[in-house]
Amino acid sequence: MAELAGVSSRTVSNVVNGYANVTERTKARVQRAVDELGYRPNVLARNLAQGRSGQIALVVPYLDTPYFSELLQSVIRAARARGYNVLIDQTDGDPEHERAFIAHGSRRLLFDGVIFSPLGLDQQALADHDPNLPLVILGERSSDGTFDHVGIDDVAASRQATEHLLDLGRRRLAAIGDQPYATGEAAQLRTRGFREAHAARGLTAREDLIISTPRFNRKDGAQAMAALLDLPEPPDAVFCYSDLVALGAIHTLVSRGLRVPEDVAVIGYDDIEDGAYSNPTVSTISPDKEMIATTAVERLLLRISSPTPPPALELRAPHKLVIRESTAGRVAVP
Amino acid sequence: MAELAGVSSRTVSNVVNGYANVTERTKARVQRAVDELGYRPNVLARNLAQGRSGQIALVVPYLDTPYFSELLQSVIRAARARGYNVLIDQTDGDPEHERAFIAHGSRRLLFDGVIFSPLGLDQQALADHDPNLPLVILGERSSDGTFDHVGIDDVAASRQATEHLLDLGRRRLAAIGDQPYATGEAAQLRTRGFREAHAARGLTAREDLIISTPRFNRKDGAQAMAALLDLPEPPDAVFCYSDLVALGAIHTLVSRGLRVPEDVAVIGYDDIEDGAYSNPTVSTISPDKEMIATTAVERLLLRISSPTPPPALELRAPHKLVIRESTAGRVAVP
DNA sequence: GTGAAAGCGCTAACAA
DNA sequence: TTGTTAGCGCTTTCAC
Repeated sequence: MAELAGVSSRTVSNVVNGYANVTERTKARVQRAVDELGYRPNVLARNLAQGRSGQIALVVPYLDTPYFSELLQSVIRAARARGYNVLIDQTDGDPEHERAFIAHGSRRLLFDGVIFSPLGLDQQALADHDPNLPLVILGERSSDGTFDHVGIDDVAASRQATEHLLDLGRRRLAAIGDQPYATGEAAQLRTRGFREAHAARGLTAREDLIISTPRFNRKDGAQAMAALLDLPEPPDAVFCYSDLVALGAIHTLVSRGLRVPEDVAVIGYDDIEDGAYSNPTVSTISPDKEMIATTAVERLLLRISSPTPPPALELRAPHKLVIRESTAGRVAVP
Repeated sequence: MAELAGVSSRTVSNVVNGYANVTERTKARVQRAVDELGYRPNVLARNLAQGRSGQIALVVPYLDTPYFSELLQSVIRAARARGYNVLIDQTDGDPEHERAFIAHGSRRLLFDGVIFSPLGLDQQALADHDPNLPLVILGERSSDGTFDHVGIDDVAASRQATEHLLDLGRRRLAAIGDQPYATGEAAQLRTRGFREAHAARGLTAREDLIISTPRFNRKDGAQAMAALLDLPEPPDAVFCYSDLVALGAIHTLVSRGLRVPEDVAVIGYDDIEDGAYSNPTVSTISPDKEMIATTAVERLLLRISSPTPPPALELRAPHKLVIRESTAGRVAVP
């Protein structure tokens, strides 16, 4: 290849990769040859020689969920800034599909590490991953010491959301989104926050108003809200475990002629853009997605480049309560 | 490697790749060795040897735009079903970034082909792509004979949307989303449909009610709508060039105390899920996204596997008009 | 500071 | 049907 037009091969490699020991003169010579021949290093060959792919995988259950697509954006940006491409995949929460990604499979070499938001895999299945695969887990799992975990403090955030509803003077609070089974840890933490907020004020959460949903989407929210309204004593406030659920719930409320928040106050979780423009706009828990994304990427790359695995960390990104119309009511417009 | 535990190497390759000529007996022997050693073929080496990566790239301007994330989902599914991984990237509409993807660059070998939704590149810049790169363009560009193009008939769809507003008896129609410059072809086609619908009924589109926006998002929609309402004679109906724009516009209308659709009817474009749950729900043009995605993937893989480039095709996916509350009003609920 | 040569682990042309 | 062997194009150890 290019060394025909000048020197040798080791040198070309050095120049292209910007290594130290090259004379200005040789460097120029190589550069000229490169330009002349329109030479482009072959990534595939480089990957094989280096035993790395320069790619990381981002594996999430659903890509059309705004929370994930907003996160995805930041992950791509962060990875690219560090010279990595992002390979993405959606699992639909299917346990087999999820397992395939973290197991020692044939695709293993395709990515140097994985950022993974599990849904169908419980804690135990998660622990059974390829020990050589650098792994960062997103969401509400706790680390078992073999991977890093990045998330927000779900219990605290949920308590905060619930307290906000109680502060409004509401007393018949419902919660939509519980998932009382092994893979529903995320949901269970939120339910815990919901209960704790009540307990902290000497109140008791009404267990019959805690509704389970298989997913956190609009449809589930709409259906759960309908079920709540059919109760003899419907709630006067609802804590939804995602903004999508909240939007679905509001949809049901409005179409039944109820006013939000006058009749029923609603608060969501995730702070997706929809919630800032919907009618009414949706109060929510806003996790710092940018920080989650960059932290996850940074930890993963550290894991990738470390000869010995770094200690497993539990990383907490900050969150805040954002109050909008669905709890505060519409602000008068001139 | 594995042949130690049985036979040779060529054979292993054959077995692993499921080629024809292998005796059952040898196959079994190899299989046993593979299992025993936990052997996994090295993708990187295979890629180099085959000169292909088994990956396709999907390049879109924004990933947090529901239209793209919904599309992305279908693309991933279609590609995976055919044994391909999807590498994705977001360009933010930056011309340089976009150019880098279709030019003959060092990342070229990383993907075997590209599905590309351009935004910052005009027709001419698009034509200047690596001729060896299999390419499928999404959106409203016309092919120059070197790539396939998949989209819907934008002029017809826009005419249909506009006619729907005229059918409601509205006569002061506005349009939000025009982009009267080289890279705004998509928008211009919609504007053309808007005008044609008027002309077909002997009416004339009001040019002062055609508003340009840099992007197709909620914020732009909200601002444009505000500008329209500040006019001495505001419109009684609005055709928005995306559902996000429509949601933004509705946000402004509602917060100014106007009723949708009684005071102003609104129709969008794309049929994203938000529009089916918003308040009011949003009438829209619904492109067949699943078909767009699978068609794009199929054509791209055909292009990748063809020794001689197949003829460039203009592929039109179907669309339909979906009428919801933002034009039809709320349907009474018992 | 630069050159030569040995892999990286697979595929595929060519033989047998 | 199966074995041998020559690359794929780069990185990198080891001399010079």
